[in-house]
Amino acid sequence: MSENARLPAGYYLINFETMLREASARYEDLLRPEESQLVDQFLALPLNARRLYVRMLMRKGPWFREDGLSYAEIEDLPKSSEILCHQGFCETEASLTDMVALLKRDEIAEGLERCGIEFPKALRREALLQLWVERTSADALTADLRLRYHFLRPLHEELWELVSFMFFGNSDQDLSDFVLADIGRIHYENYAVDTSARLFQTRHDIDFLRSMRSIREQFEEAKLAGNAESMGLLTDQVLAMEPHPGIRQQRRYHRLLNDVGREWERMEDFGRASRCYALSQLPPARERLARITQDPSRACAMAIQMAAAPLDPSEERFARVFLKRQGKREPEAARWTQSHPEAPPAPILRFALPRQDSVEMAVLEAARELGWAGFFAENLLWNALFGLVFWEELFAPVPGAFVHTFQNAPMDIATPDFFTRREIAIRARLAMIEDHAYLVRRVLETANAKWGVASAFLSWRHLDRAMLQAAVEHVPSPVMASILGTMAVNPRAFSSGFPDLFLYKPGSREWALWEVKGPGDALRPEQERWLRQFRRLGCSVALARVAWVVER
DNA sequence: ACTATCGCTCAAACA
DNA sequence: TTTAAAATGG
DNA sequence: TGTTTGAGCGATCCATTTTAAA
Ligand SMILES: [Mn+2]
Ligand SMILES: [Mn+2]
Repeated sequence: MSENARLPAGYYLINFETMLREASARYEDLLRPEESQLVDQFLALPLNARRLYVRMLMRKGPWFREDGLSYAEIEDLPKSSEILCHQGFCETEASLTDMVALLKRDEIAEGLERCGIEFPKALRREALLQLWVERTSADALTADLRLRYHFLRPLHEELWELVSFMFFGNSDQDLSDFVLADIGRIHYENYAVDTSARLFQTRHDIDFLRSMRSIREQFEEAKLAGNAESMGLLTDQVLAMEPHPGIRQQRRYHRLLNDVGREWERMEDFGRASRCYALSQLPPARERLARITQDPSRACAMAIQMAAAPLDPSEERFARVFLKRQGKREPEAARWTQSHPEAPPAPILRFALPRQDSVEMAVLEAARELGWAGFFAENLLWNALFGLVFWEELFAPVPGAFVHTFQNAPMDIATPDFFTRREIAIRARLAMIEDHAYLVRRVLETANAKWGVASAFLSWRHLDRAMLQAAVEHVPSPVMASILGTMAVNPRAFSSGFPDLFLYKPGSREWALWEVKGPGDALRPEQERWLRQFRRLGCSVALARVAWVVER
């Protein structure tokens, strides 16, 4: 579809009802009777009432003033508003707080004048409002505002959130995705949608995820209010939860445990923090647990265990640094450090450069003076190569992988299933790119054919064809196969930490990867991880350390 | 997966 | 009147 | 002095309208 395509009148209602229809068809049995009934009742409302209702749902709200709602395609808005209220889809009795929140600064000033209250002209909205509330009785103010304006608020918003969650499979996308696709802002791949697959088998699958979100919000609220008691109750609730077998549910749960634990750690309640971390199987739970453990020899034992089977590069890094530090006092730690010597991940190149906005661009310029050509590549380049080489595998019609038309990756992209369910195809593709001519063709042709099509691995806006071409021509096939093969096992986890600069010598096979570090910056564990892998593969890698010099 | 993430910067603690 | 942030809507 | 650690920041579709604050 082309940019600036005209949308049909009431497009938002069409989209809303499409979402409603598809979600309730797929998950009919997961809706409660009263929810299904509300859906039917909504669909039976007159067109203008449905339009007005959805217009409000799309806006921030939750309260509106009827005089602030005006749409060319909705005739007789007051009548629609009345129908909505009468049918139980809207309420009108706003609290004083909700009402005054909808008053503009000048309207508050007018109100003060009406009440004969003197005020300095330059007072800000907040101050004016405070003055009005202080000098008027709440009852009088409420009565005055009710008389002067009609307030309106759509009800049952939670139901539509549930429906949207069912439709998209997440709470991050919403109806604006329909619009972005229709006007051509985003082009989604034309994959086959699986109409029978279900992301959720039971209502509990959904409610568990929704409760994770709700508890997180409540905890955050209690934290901001400084309400330690409420935080404690929520924590007990989280700790007592029955584990859910779903992979996604577990990840959300462990994530919540980590964040809650971290907050107790900040508040120096290490007992509560430990209980949270002990239940979590997601980094950095083990690291936090080792850090707050009082007994140093137990902490070292934990670190040694972590080093033996790290869940991610941060665990590996932590264990090494921690054991090295404990080595003075703990003989076990000293023994481990001695038997696990580490080579530096990359040779260091030192630069003294005049200060610039971007330290990476400064080094890129310095490299150009040394005869290099190159790009600020970082994750962008390698993710793009991954997304292009495996384009067909990523969008392959694996059962359940695609459940609606607004996806930039299969649903299982962040799970171990992604690799296992496509292993044969992925291995076949890796074998094919061992042929360097095929690799070059594959990447450049796919880029041309798919330029602009939404993929989680491609930032077309920032991608540079010249960079792709240079990379694909200089990186040897076995290196490419090793890197992309590693990424394929867990594309999300391995999508970051790539070196800043991709460099090459024009007209030669020579190429290099440099990670740039300004003063005070240090290698992050994932960055070290990739540097070591590239180095193991025989690539030229370097750590470019920059010191700023005063230019004179 | 934009109450999420990644990478940079800064400052304090640490060795 | 100007500027910037927030909200809106295609 | 250099390194480690934790916290904080920016940047996301984008053109136009509304609102607040000078
Ligand atoms: Mn970087
Ligand atoms: Mn860097």
